[in-house]
Amino acid sequence: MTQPQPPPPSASEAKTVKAARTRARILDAALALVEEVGYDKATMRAIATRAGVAPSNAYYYFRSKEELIQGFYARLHEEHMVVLGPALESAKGLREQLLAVVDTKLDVAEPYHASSAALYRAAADPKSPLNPFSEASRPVRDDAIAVFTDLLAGTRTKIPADLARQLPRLLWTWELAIILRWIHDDSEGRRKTRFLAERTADLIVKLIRVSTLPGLGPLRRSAVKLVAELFEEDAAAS
Amino acid sequence: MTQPQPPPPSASEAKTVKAARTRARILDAALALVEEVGYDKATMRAIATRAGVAPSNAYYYFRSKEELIQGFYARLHEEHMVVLGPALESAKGLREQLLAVVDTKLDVAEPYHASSAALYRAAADPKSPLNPFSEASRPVRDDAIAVFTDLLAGTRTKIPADLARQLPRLLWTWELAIILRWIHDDSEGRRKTRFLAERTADLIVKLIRVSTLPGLGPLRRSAVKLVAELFEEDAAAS
DNA sequence: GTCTATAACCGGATAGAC
DNA sequence: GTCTATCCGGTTATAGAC
Repeated sequence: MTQPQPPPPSASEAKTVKAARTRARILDAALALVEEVGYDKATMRAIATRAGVAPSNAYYYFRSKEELIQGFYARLHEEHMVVLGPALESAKGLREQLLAVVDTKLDVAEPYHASSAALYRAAADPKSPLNPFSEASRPVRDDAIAVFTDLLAGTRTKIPADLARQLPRLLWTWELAIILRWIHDDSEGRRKTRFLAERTADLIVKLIRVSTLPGLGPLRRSAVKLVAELFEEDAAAS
Repeated sequence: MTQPQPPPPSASEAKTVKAARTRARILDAALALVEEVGYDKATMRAIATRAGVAPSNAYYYFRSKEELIQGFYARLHEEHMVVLGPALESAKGLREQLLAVVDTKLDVAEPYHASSAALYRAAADPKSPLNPFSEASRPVRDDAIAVFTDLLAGTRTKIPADLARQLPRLLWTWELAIILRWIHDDSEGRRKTRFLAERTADLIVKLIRVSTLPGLGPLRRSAVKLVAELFEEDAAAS
């Protein structure tokens, strides 16, 4: 299904090490170039030249330009994790903490805003590894979801157990939606995106509160059940 | 902002008519080819050949391949309107009518499922005229929203006035979401998409009911206000 | 069998002559 | 308004070096 990728640790170590280095060089060149000149101008030829290899060599290690850019997400996510810790510490209450997550995410992503449309275009393809729902994106996705799991574990807000189980994935979907808005947002300081984030964070907290009302139990349960089924269906084969 | 398009009715009629014919020929060829062989294989060269012109001539009339495919939406929408009427007649109740809208939409779109990923990819670009939120998509979008306006006007379900005003656009967004799922859906008979449509239709009807509860007035009002602001912000310049 | 390079294909898009 | 000739960038066939 996949290419050599990180060739399974077998055979002579020497060769493997060399390959891994070449692979890393290409990846570094790709990410640096995208950062400097944007996705479109970061051509495969330019990336290869910068890495000191032939264009087709990049295709030996990566199946497509998109896959080559996959490392992008991981890098963004790492940077996000670094700044998120302190931000969460100083955020009081669920609303503020939710906002801290997406606000820091947007901060970290800001340098790539110009490239984001091109990246999103690629990510829109169901078949692309850049697709946030893809198998290739799973490690980063699971980690991003875990952020919300941890956050909720530490909150004093009361949340029904069935809802609590689905909430991390729902909140991750919320984060995706905010990012989607951000991609389209050309207002100064991404004003519109920040506005959307704040207002929807308010709404989410209110909805969680309301969901504890006894009269709404049936509605909540059927909604939660639907969400659970949808996420599970993704896990199963199509 | 745009190209010659339908060159403003001036100058000698003869030329204008000829241009319009050439334009129509190219458009017809494009849509037919996409239908026959899919978006990717419908190359600009093939489209141009079929229309009996040079490739660059197509670019004289359309700024990009994507723009050339714009007519696609309008055609799909027209077909949808044709089958929707009868379907709505035989649907009893709000839930059934909502489902009738998206079910017929999916039926009409089914022949293009294979092309849909490519089209969606193009549509994902904020700058693309294919983007459903774009100015170019406005006529079809407004018409699709009007479907829900009409549907709601005829329903016996009680809906708070403030919510009723936003609901058509919200439901259109719901329709978009279902289509998005459909694009990614490779299950037999698009089982998963139909499932999602049914369950979310249930949920929508339940939510509308619940929204009339007096205790939930404040929450409903702030949610409705947010939605209204978001849609208005789109109308204004960025 | 692992890695790398040369040369070429293919399709979207553009320049510029007529 | 239409064409011919080309560019340009992603991608691949292929061959050969280590």
